[in-house]
Amino acid sequence: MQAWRNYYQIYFNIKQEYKRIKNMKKYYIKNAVKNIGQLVTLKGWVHEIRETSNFLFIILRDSTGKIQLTLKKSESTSNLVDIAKTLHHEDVIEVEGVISKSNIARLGIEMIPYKLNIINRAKHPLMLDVTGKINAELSTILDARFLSLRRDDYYSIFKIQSELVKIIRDYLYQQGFTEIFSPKIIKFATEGGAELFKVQYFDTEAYLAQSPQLYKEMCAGVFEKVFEIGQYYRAEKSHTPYHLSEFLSFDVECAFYTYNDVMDFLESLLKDVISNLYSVSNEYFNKLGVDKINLDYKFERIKYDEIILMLNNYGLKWGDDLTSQYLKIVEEKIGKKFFFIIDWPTQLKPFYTYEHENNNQITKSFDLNYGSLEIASGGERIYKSEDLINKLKKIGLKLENFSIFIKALESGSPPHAGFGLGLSRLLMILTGRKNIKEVVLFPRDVERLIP
RNA sequence: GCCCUGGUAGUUUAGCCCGGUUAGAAUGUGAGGCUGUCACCCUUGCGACCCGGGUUCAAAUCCCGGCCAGGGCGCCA
Repeated sequence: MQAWRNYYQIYFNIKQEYKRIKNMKKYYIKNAVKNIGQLVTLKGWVHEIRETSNFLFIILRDSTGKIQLTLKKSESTSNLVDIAKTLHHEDVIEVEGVISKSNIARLGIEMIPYKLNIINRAKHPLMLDVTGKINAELSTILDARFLSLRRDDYYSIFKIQSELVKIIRDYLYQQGFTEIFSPKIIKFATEGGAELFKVQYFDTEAYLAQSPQLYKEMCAGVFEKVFEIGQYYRAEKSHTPYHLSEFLSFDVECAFYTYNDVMDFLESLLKDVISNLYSVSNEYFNKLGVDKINLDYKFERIKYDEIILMLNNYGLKWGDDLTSQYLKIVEEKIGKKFFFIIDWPTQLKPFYTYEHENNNQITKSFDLNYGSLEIASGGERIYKSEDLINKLKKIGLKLENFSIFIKALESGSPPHAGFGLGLSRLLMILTGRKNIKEVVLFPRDVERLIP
């Protein structure tokens, strides 16, 4: 009989404890600090610990902020102090306590804890220092991305990225765009130029898409204004601070737009989106300590010909590509700002780009640069099938690889124009980072496939 | 793929040029102490020379190769 009673008691206790945990409201630190005098439960990570003879200070971090837990040893239960003394960086804990104002705590707010549970201990040593006191090299930061993201700076970068994408989406939806999702596994490596990744696709070979180009064009012939934000692939063995094997692209295509219309649109989109971003993500830009870029000017539209003239002392001749070394000179001359380079030579632009009616040597095309960094390129596309067929023949691409696309152009294709923008490059500019890998969560390059 | 620079505790770094030290420091981590700390502080323990070969009595140090990293170039609808 006694045994049964004990079992019942144990069951009752467990049930009560379960109920307590289930009902306990977890506060995010951002909200908790507004509840002065309230008893709240916080869950998060041990960011820092400091101890003096009479006090134990724990900086608790969650996804919304940080708060100091202040334990006065003489006024806490010995159990609580004992548990708190075993804490380490990045242990996951749950703490109940009262939020109180403090003239001494640097944040002005602290929590006086009375109950503390360790949910999961972190195993030490950690792969890097999360508090940022000891900096880590980029390669360490990437190897330990799950930890480096807990640093204020990297956390801020990816919160900014998230807001940026949201603002772009909102902006485009508001303007009547349709969001599309094109396939990333494709049959033909058709666009020439860039090397593509081969993949085994059941019994046949396929490729990873380098862009949504032909798909967004086909969709623009229906929805008129479409966009896609997605990842694309190229198998170039590039070793530069602004190329990756897997990159994030923001693509737009609009029926009945000229390339000038698209440039107008892109310019106002960037101005609206970035100024909106600055107000929404202000705290993250402050944490990064990066200057906000000025957008209070008209983006110049400089002809490729004019750039060549500008660089005529540097051994560049008409028809040469504007590689980064030349663009750096351009940046020195016109400054670190946005500008378009327009009307590129036909041989430097992809086959689907329309040439000028009165001069087939140049195209209705543009790049958007920020200083020496190219962040977008676009133009007016060939929409008449006979023009495309002639072009494909001229540059030696196989017509049969494009048969479906040609059919699409023959099925009532409107004139259209669009662009592709390197979203991570834009994020680099906004966050003042010098290597694109810093602003990509888990970057892929020639050497890196992990994590 | 080419050129330059580098690889030392978990992290960041000194030493390397001019070979022989107990390989130094910060941070971390273990123990103890300490005015409400806030990059706390103090004492003390722990923890490292990228891999392979060569030169030499002796290599973290010099030489060669490899791998990796950063920068520059090339490649790049």
